Amino acid sequence: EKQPCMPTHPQRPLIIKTGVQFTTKVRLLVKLPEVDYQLKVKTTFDKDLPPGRVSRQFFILTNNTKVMDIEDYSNGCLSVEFRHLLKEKKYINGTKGNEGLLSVTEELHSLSFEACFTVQGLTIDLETCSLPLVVISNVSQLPGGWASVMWYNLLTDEPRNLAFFGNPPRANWSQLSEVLSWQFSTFAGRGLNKEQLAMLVEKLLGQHASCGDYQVSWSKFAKENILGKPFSFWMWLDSILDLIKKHLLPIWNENYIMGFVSKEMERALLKDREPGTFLLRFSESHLGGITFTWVEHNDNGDVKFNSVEPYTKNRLSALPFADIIRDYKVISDGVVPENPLKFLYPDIPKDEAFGRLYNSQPSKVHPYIHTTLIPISQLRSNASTTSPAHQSPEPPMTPGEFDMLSESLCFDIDTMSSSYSE
Amino acid sequence: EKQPCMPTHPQRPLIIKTGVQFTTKVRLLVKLPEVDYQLKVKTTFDKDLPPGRVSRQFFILTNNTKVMDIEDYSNGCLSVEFRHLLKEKKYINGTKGNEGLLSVTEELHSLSFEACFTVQGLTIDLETCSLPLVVISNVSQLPGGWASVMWYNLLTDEPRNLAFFGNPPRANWSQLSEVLSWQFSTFAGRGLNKEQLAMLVEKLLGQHASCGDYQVSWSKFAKENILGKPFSFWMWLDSILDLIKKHLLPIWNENYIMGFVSKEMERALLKDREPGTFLLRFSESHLGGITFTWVEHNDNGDVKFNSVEPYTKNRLSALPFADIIRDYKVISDGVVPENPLKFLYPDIPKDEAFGRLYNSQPSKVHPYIHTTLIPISQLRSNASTTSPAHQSPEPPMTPGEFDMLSESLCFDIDTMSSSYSE
DNA sequence: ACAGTTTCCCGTAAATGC
DNA sequence: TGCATTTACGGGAAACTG
Repeated sequence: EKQPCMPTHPQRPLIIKTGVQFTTKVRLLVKLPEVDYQLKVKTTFDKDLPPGRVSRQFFILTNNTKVMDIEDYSNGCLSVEFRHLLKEKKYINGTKGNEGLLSVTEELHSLSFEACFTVQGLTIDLETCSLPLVVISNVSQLPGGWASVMWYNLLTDEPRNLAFFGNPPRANWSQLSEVLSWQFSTFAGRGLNKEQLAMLVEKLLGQHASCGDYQVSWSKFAKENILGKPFSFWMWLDSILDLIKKHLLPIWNENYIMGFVSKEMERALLKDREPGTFLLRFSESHLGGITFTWVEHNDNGDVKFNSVEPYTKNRLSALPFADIIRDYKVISDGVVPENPLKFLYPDIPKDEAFGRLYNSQPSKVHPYIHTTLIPISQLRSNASTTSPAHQSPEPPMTPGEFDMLSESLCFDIDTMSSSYSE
Repeated sequence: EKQPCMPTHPQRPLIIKTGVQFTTKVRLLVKLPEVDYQLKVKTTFDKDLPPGRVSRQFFILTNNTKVMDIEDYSNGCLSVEFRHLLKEKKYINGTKGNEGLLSVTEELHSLSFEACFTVQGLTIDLETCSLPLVVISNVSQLPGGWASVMWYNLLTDEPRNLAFFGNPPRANWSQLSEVLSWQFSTFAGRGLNKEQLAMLVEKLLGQHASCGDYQVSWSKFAKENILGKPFSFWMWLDSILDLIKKHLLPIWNENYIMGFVSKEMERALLKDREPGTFLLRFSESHLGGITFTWVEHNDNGDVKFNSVEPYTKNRLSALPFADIIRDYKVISDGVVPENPLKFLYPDIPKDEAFGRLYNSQPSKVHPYIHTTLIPISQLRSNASTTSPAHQSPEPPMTPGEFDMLSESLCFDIDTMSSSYSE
């Protein structure tokens, strides 16, 4: 009879952070005969939840009662909007309730709205309740909370199954992949294509999974860490979503980021391409990182692949990614710096793709010379592998220049030897 | 009889931020005969301040009463430590008190501590009061608040003259300069030398001031903006203090930052030096910026000075300053990048001075090539001034390379023409 | 010792007040 | 309208707590 909705965290509804205001709106969907008294709505958090069902208890700090008013809209519905603040109850006599079983982002809560009025001798109680809510105390818990909201909405139509995560069902990949693509189209502006989703399901379930509609467990999706990594699948994916939102929006939306490609696939795609062809791929080893890989040919004609250390949000806020692509240079044994990135896979000339996205960085500080940051890697060419590492070749730079560059770049055998080569 | 002290904001006592906890400690300096009851201390904010004297009123949100206890120390003194939180009283019936006359950081407040006890039939009231306090609501007000605390402590011995800023006295430069130098030695580790202080007094009072002990008004120090700038003298100085604390500590403490030098003095110092001699100077036009200026000789033998656009904390957190000095390069009309910084004034080879401070930036991300950011400026040499600006000279780089650099660096006639030349 | 969780609070941005 | 001041809250780090 009433319909509540609650925008809370921007773009991630149904997640409430303690100590941060959120709004709720309750609308009366039936038209009442004119009444001469006011209709009061009272909000209660976790109203008829038996204690012990949740491990944490919260209360609404702000005013929880408000009078309904006629909406400006034509239909003349009654509605009321609350601005609320949630706080955790401390010292619940002795021990907490449901300890240990669920993590805080799996613990579901609810907001109840009640009103009571008498009309023509009849007393009518109205009550409605929100969809399940997740309560967090720090934004660092937002990805986990959002995983829960997604899983819940994907897998049940029940309006209020607060015990959902006691035994969460599995999801079919066909459904889940749609939800994941949605995350990207809703929050970043472009969804995921078939190839990208294929890489994701392989990552989630292993290589055999790419054909057939496999099921994904809640644990695999958001709880267990990826093998050998200190984060779960969703944590990893959401860190990328965040990176796109904050630093890669236009590049992502132009579809210039292949992003989700296995290293094997990457090599297969690049190996027959023009030298200097590169593609952009998200880091699988670190949260929220993007790297580029380009293909080259050795002197003996072998194909060689290079990838830079992934750029994370810290680095990207120092220098936008398009500018990194424009300016990136490799110094190889004292040879003049060169940008190895020529064609975005399959064969788009770099500037044609990224030209419009370059940042001209105009400087307005007048008595000074403007400075740009340029990302440079030092790469020792294969040809000189036989010469001692500390030998200083005669460079086509001034010797001082070469020394300066040499000392400014850290040269690491392990780093170099790991350039893929086949 | 009791001695209160209050560490609040780290290293800036006597400034309290609303909504942020602060601690106070009260110590009983007389030894009492053994008493069998407890000695309660009550804290009051702005206890006997007639309303209207201050424009804002505050109250202590936390528990304001606590029992004194014997300190662990040998002397067996009674003491008590409070952990307090201050909040502003809202809606003080109608209008605020002392409106408009003083800014919030000039408004002085106080904390009072009271205790009452009876011993051998005598009732004794104890009361003590803090030094004047400044209450702020955002860290952005901290510099202003600290200016007030400094001025108060410099110019009065009164323990509690809350009307001090109604008519603040002037300070002798000899006293003030000592306090300013103190700020640097206390918070950064090295004070200011005679030359640096001379530049400061000239900035504060004009050129004539350098001889004699002039007086500085509170307004000149912290209230009025520097002529043509949107900030006061102290705001400017404190922004530099902050920059040093966060990004330049070792370089400052090694005395490698001349810092406070007028542009005239800078040129006078550099003009007879070896080309490539540079010095580090704080920006006078922008808050919290540092730049380097180096000397060169033109083809015709004229001395020429160049300064880079100042580095601010944002840029320095992307790349530490020592690394900037190590890696900085200038591209001049397609000539191979070169680092123009050779000798720290007067004649210390750059690497000798900064070598220990360079950041080796080891990369631990193995399958990847490490990348360094390198700050580069494009400088068009004087020799080509006669040729059209858009002409592309034949570079000793590959043409593609040159195009890439050309487009990556924004060339601005105004910027170039302002290199000092004499 | 430790991991999950909350608290703390700076610093930027937005809102508010005057 | 503009400036001074406060509020809001993300985000990193410290503190808490079983």
